[in-house]
Amino acid sequence: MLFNVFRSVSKTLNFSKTAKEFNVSPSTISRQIDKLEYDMGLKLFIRNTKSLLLTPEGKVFAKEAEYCMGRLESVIAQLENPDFKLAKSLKITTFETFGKSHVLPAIVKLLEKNPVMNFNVELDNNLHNISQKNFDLFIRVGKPQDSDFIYKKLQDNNLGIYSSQKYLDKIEPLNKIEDLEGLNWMIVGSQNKKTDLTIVSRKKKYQLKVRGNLTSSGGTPLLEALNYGLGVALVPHWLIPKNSNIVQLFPRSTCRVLGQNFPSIYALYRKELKNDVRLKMFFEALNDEIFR
Amino acid sequence: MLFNVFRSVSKTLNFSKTAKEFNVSPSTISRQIDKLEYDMGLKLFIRNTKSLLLTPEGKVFAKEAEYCMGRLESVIAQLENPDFKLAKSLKITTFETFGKSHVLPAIVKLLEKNPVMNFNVELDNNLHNISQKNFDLFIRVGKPQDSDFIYKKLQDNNLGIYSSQKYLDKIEPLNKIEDLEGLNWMIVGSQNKKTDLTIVSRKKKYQLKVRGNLTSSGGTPLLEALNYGLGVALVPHWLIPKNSNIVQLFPRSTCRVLGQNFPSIYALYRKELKNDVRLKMFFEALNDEIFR
DNA sequence: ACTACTTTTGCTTTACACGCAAAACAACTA
DNA sequence: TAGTTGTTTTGCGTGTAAAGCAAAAGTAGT
Repeated sequence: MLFNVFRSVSKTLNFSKTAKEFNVSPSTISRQIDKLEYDMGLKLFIRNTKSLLLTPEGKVFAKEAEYCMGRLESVIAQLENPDFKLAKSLKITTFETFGKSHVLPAIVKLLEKNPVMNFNVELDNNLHNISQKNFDLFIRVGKPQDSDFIYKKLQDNNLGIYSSQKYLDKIEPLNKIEDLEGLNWMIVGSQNKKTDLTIVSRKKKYQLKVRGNLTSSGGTPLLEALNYGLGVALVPHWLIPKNSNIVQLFPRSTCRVLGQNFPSIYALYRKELKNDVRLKMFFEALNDEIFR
Repeated sequence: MLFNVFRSVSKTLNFSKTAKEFNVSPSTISRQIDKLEYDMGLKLFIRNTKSLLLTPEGKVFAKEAEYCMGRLESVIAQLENPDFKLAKSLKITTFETFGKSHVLPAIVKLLEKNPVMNFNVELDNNLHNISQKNFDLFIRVGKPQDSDFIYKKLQDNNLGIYSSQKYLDKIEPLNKIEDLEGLNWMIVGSQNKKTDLTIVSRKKKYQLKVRGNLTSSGGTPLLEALNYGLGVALVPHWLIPKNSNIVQLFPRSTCRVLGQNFPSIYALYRKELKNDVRLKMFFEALNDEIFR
């Protein structure tokens, strides 16, 4: 095809070489370039019998053509290759909360649109030694160090203070940040002593010592408890379902827990899957879910 | 061309309509799709005489083809269009420091590679009423509100504390952040009274009151003064040239000036230039400069 | 001026992409 | 069941656009 011979010529800068590549005669290439230039109404090459170089327009177009044709090529290659066939199951593992709130909805919508696709999803909060596990995609908290994998940031993991209306009705009205100190706090982690919170609101910084009667390393118990109106919780924004009756308190403030990190959420996959169509489609669907 | 008829068919889902679009007979289209499917070794459509729909692979490929062909098309259109000709001068205005440190180097490199291109650059620190000015691209501090323009964030404008070795040799060694308070500070802005700095280092927050004998709304005077070893300055990181003898003090801290904002640096251009090849090339070169 | 490597051109041949027209097909009507 | 209407498909003949070949022409080096 025309674009492809242009692509080749723009790299080899030699009609004869390209001719061999396409198993045709050099004259054919010469005439194909003629035609392309005629069709586009542009000079793409400065040619004489001894040298061949791209015009500025040619350079620009070569870059575009290289990118676009390469992309198409790799998609075609994948659609042809049984290993990447759309219908081949894509194995995904994720921690439970994010799986339930984002991954599964994304997959469901993808499957609705493309019934031929196929997923295998495992929800697992305690995954270790991922390099030995047979999954195509791992979704974890924190940037990995394992260099066998490509990683891609999916989502920030910033915290907010949340509570359901139910609980708010039970307690005194909250006017200032200090009022938070007396409440029943549900905390991510496993500590049972008092917890130090740092809350920054409108450039002022508050150090709160809070206590509560429920902790968990996973988000679901806290979410449940929030729904039941058991107290307030410091949880990632993404954990809270849209249209729930859980509201954020002091939404203009930012919060941290002393001695605890909440790194972003990352997706990990092996280098071989870099251009995998199924993966690409999944990420798109997931993004829709995240920015919905 | 083959991909383009596929593109059309995948949208119309009707051979006859596509045939009209390309001024050929329906049978031709039918055979072209045959050929495409044969070449690719894939079924792209589920066809019978009364209905036509994409296979899952067809859907995936349609999306890719739509994107890639569209991109190529728009580049070709531009290279053909005299209004966008590469050689047509691209008029850029930027404030002085960023112009000198990033824009000009980017342009120089671009012109070396593409001598046919042409730029007009104005360095101007006090540009107002941009919508009436005849420029293709404006580079400004702060997000614009003018909806006639597309804007694109170029670079953060975070601050660091800098000084040259020359000055450091003159003063007592700096051990803790409080030591900064006695130094000669050169500040962005026009205030001559004492300035309130907020410095956050390793989660601790310091409020410093500092004074000095040089202020400027532009960065160049401060940079000069830094080079001469006149004092320390709170300036954006990008202002400091690579390989200069100016070093950052307390590099792990973040700084703010009370009552002053340092919004990011943005590029603005009219909607008409959205896909302009020259602009695209310029942004690429500028990015290379920024992340060098 | 000769060599070695191109690209270009002229010429011949062929294949293949085209349109036409008929046929097949699917869905709807009566 | 047959007729109508909108397709797509198929068979076939045609013309033209593309291929190769071989000679020519261009460029550079020795």
